[in-house]
Amino acid sequence: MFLSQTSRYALQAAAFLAERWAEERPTPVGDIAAGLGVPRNYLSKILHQLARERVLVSERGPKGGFRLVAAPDEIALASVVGPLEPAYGERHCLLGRPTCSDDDPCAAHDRWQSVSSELTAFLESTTLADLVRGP
Amino acid sequence: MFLSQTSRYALQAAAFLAERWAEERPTPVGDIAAGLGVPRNYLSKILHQLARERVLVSERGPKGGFRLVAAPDEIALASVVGPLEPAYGERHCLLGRPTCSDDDPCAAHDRWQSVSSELTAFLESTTLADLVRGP
DNA sequence: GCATTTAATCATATTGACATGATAATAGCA
DNA sequence: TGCTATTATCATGTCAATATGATTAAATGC
Repeated sequence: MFLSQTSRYALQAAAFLAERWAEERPTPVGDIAAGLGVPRNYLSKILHQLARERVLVSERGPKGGFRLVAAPDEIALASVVGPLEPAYGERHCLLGRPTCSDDDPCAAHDRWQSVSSELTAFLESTTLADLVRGP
Repeated sequence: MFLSQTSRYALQAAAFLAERWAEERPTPVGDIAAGLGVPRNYLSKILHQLARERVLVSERGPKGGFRLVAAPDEIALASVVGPLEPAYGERHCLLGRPTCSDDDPCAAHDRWQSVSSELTAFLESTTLADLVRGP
């Protein structure tokens, strides 16, 4: 009910790369896909997209692969999910009512905004490092 | 990014019926669809499903239509959305990680649970009456 | 009984998310 | 130079969500 499969794969892969941040070599898609048990070619397309969005860096050829563009604690979940969720950041009415905006709110609008902005805050303030560190 | 189109239609229709709770006659799908500007036959299928789930009551024939099964302030958003969202109520890991459960949580698990349960609380505690009453 | 109004159901189309497989481009290395 | 490992791209397939249109069943009023 919340994130698409695509976004979940992306977050898992990003967390996987976060664990390998220290390595000199980038990690090939094959390793990530095998490590996570997700479809290889599909993941490849997702990672490519994240590379275009400057969340990852890709290198071709032997010894190539993907790495994070910055340290895990500098990459928020929102930067991974944002490019993959078409509606990310759109302020909607929960009901998708065209007439329900901040100007002309339904009675539940404020309560929903408050829940909704907690969600946003979670994605903005949680980083890939938080997905990795043990408790 | 949060509710499906189907659920949004359902909530809009339920709010529409909440406004008509006082009327003696049930409201035909056609009136609801026209009032909301949503596809009639598709809405019909959704309302039928909500009737099977005992959220609405349907009556056939002339003067037929749909009405709420109870007063608007007795119907939580969760009872409308629940039957329409296959994954509603499933406790997941945000990432869909098979290995990330309450027993063996990733580091962000608790923070996510807290956001996630606020969402649930919102849907459980907000009623159709809250979608109607002016501020 | 018959016509009308409505929900219920059936058949089908469209679209985008998810996924697979094959090929092209690039980089390293012998 | 040519071989190989890798990403990048292309073509295609599957399936569920969304949507449309037609038909059937039930209730009402004449």
